[in-house]
Amino acid sequence: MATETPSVTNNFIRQIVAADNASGKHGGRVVTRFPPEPNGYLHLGHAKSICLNFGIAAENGGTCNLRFDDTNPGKEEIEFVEAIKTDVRWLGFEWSKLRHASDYFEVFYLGALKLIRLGLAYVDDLDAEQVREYRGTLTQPGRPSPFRDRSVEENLDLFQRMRAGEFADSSRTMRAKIDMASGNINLRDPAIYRIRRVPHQNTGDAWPIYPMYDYAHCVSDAVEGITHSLCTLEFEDHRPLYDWFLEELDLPNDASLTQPLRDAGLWLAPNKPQQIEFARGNLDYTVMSKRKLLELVTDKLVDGWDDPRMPTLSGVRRRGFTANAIRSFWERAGVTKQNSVIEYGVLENCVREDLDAHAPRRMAVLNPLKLVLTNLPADHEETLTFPNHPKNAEFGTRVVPFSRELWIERDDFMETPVKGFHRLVPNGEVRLRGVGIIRCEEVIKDSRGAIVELHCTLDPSTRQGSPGADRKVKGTIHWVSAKHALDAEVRLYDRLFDVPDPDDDADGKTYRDHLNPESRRVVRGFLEPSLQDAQAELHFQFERLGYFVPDRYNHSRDRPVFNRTVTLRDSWAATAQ
RNA sequence: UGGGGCGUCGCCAAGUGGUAAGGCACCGGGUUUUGAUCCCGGCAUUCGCAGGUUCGAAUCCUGCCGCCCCAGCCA
Repeated sequence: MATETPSVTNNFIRQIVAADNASGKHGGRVVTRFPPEPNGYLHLGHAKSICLNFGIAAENGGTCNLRFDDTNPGKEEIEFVEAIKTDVRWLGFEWSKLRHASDYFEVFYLGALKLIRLGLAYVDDLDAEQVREYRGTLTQPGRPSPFRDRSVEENLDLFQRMRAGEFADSSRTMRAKIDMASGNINLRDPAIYRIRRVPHQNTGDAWPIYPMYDYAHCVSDAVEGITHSLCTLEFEDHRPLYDWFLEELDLPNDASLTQPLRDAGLWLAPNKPQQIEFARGNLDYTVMSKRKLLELVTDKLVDGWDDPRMPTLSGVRRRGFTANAIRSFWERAGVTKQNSVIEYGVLENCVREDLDAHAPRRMAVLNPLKLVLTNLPADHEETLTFPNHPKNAEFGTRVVPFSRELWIERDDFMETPVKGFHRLVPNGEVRLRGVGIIRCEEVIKDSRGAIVELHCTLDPSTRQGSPGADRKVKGTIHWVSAKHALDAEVRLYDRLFDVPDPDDDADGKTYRDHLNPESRRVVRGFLEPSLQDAQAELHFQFERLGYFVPDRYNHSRDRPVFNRTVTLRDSWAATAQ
């Protein structure tokens, strides 16, 4: 495969890592991680984080772990962890270590005990609503919980009993004792453990209590020796907490906390990682929030997580987008702290760029009109040899059957042409791709006046290979031999939403009101017979139409099904409209 | 009104005191048996605004303005 060397743009994270390497801050190591919660499928936004984390590690000779952030059972499922692994690999990355935050539950527990002994955490009996009242507001400080000053002994006893499963769900929480008056609300004694007596996808019913993200994430990072913990902007406010836990726990110098990992045979080199925040990647004409994607699936607004219209990795893969294109897209988009929305066209362009170089060409007619070459014998039949790629001979050639009756695209004929139209018109000439120049002699219509057939003549002196073949005509159209055509189902996909920002419901509308009714059209297509042997996920360009891929689930030799990945750029259609 | 961030071309984005990279889009022109691809050229006297420092500022200072995030026992 051609190894593209995408132009790499400098970004602030690359700079930080380079500076750390130079100063020896982390002993010259670079260890990152991609930490999804297994509560849904990965989407294009995750791909940015994946490319960033695995990319930064690779660029610096470091490693990157895949870690499932599974601290909230009930929302998380095995199906999702498997799908995530598949998608990360498909994108082209391989993790150094595969971990679950739940692998560290024992460490979290030991750490919580330590915080209690340090007088930095307490068990609170307030219920959720009371906690909210005590927390204050954005502008008013919070008040201490009446349980805030329990003794270390009482806290230890209560917390151990929480762990033993003695208390009902949500009846108590364990909280960090920080600052109820902090301007940063995350520091107003955040909960670090809650009681949830539900089975966990990885640990079963071993635990009745589960740690919160803020506590679990930093400890997980430290315990895996992560050097740079990359996350999105909304966690900026959480960084003080991230640092606070690690400072107080002091994992690198407290072997007692990490003994369970050694016992379990998990590699360990505690580190004090640095959290760095970057802006999420947003695209117009789609939605990227897990809640909305989940709703689209569960409410059957699409056909599943891997519906080709979905921005999920499994969706765009099925649609025909390539991992190459997605990686190059995020490299182009860059990494900054600015919230931004990238035009969908940029992604499509990356897809076209990759496919133009790698997809063999074929001919297919999706909106057929019969064309008869009247000066050919009724039984005329021959095979023509076509190159599979116009610029790369390594793609080889294929044979295409040619005969007297063909299918052409209805759009390639206009009885009364508009200005600028240079395809087929009555008494006009056009080149039949790979064949020669034809002239339209007669337009056949049915009783209602609808065009049903075109009678044309082929100029033998212009046949491919003969001296007259280079005669210039304004247009070239593609075709498929009617007698030999492969009948196929072709799914024409377009953007899922009809407005750039489906989240915008200023007028009371929701994203559901902006679903594009034309996002999928299914047509019957006539394909050149060589497509009979197309393998799932091998991309093709149907000349003059776009890039197509056999559907990875529904396509078969007997019942061909192709998905349109993206159209070709069409400056004619753009100017004609 | 508290805290944390961000404002460079239509959309992304380099730039880190020395006189505004690049990509996408767009507009011209060339090649072309895909109105595709490819190639060439054009496209910010100006960096949210206003002052100030400096020989010199997108880069430093001050003040405004705008946008985003935070009040889950979600991540």
